Amino acid sequence: MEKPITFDIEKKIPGTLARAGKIHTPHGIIETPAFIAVGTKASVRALTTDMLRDLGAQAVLANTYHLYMQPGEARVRAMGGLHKMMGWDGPTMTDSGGFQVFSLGAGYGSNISKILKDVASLPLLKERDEEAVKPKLVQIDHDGAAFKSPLDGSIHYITPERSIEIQHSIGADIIFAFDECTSPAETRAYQREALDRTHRWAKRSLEYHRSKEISRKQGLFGIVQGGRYEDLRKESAAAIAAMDFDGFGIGGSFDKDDLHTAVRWVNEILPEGKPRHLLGIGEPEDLFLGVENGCDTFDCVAPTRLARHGTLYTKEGKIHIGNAQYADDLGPIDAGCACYACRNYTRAYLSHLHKSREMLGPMLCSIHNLYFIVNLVKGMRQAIIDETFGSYKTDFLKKYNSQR
RNA sequence: GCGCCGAUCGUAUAGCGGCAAUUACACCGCGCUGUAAACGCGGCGACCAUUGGUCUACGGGGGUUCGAGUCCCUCUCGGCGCA
Repeated sequence: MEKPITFDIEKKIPGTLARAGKIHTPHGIIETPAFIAVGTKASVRALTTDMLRDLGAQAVLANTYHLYMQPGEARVRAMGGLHKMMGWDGPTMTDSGGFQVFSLGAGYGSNISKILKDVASLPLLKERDEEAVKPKLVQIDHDGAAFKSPLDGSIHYITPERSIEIQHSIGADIIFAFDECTSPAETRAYQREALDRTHRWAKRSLEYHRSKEISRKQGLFGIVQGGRYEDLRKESAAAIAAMDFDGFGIGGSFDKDDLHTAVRWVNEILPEGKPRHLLGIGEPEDLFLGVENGCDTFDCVAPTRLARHGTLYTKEGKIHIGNAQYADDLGPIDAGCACYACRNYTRAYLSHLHKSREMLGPMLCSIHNLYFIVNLVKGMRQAIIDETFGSYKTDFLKKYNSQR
């Protein structure tokens, strides 16, 4: 049977896990490594699909939970599915809603992100105090997760089967198994428990998917979890690798300092011939580490969210366009950048748009940031092919960190 | 000329005897990693300081009071009304 998703490796870097390749999907090819734009509600915020194409984006990742809540899977289907609905005929993915188990659960109302920057600053929950960690909008049990809609308070119970069913309605080329993304603050005991659950859910996701005809048109990726623990990560990689997924996602919480190690543990175990997506990772330094350690695709809200909030990537590091020093700066955001915003506008103008809250501000800033990240990863791909990855990385990071 | 009302941090405001004094905007800075996020947090009289302290401040001057942005008198300026 023809598989919906296939993957060719074009070139590898000896001694590392890095590779350049091509993911073939029903809506075209993703040349990897690649950064996938996040378009949660079938919209990459502030950007039209023409802008996305022009800045070089190859694919878009939308979200099952959000589209299920609004406008609802029936309407997505009525609009002809994700591609048609949003006017994007390139490759697409949908996240399963597993991230919302974390972001609307343990992460809700706290400022804990899935990346732990400073272990010491965040004492692990000694015991899982149900009151202290009680999710505000999510209740997890062995069978699935109950979400309370922030829109109208209604309760929605999502099981692995349900997540896949919704993703079938949405119709992305690549869909993900329903998993539990855990908080980095959880105890090892809880990570263990959640991991077993994620593995059971992975199996159920896969079985449900394969039972449907549509699995010929949509590829399903299984998700590796395991938090920051080596044994759990390896165990998870082995368990997920053993199932017949079309590719893999690496999810969950990481320690900023050893994200690359965690990714390596996993990718040394995952089969080489299938694509690997590092979920939710997207700062420049992390992308290099991800690529070097065998990841093919990435997605992250950082470029678009930071853009809307006024933080812009430059080759010399990030700048906040709202800072007083840019109000009279007549240079482009990033000297030498070929994006639409840099070709046509000054920092002073972007600063003005930001401060006056004009809609054009988030738009131009999003174009720039996405262009920056998408092309940074494209550069990595080219560097792998050209066998110059090492110097590409060193040169970039040296400059990027020079202002700090 | 008479009467009434008003004057508080850049702007607009709150304040009705215990106040360095509310809120919003502006201003300054920080944060954001599978989007709860065009959002959130902090600062915004001065000088010291470890919790904290000292000084100067609610149009000017005077008074009542242990204590006044708050009450009284008066002046200045502004608004409205009547002459």
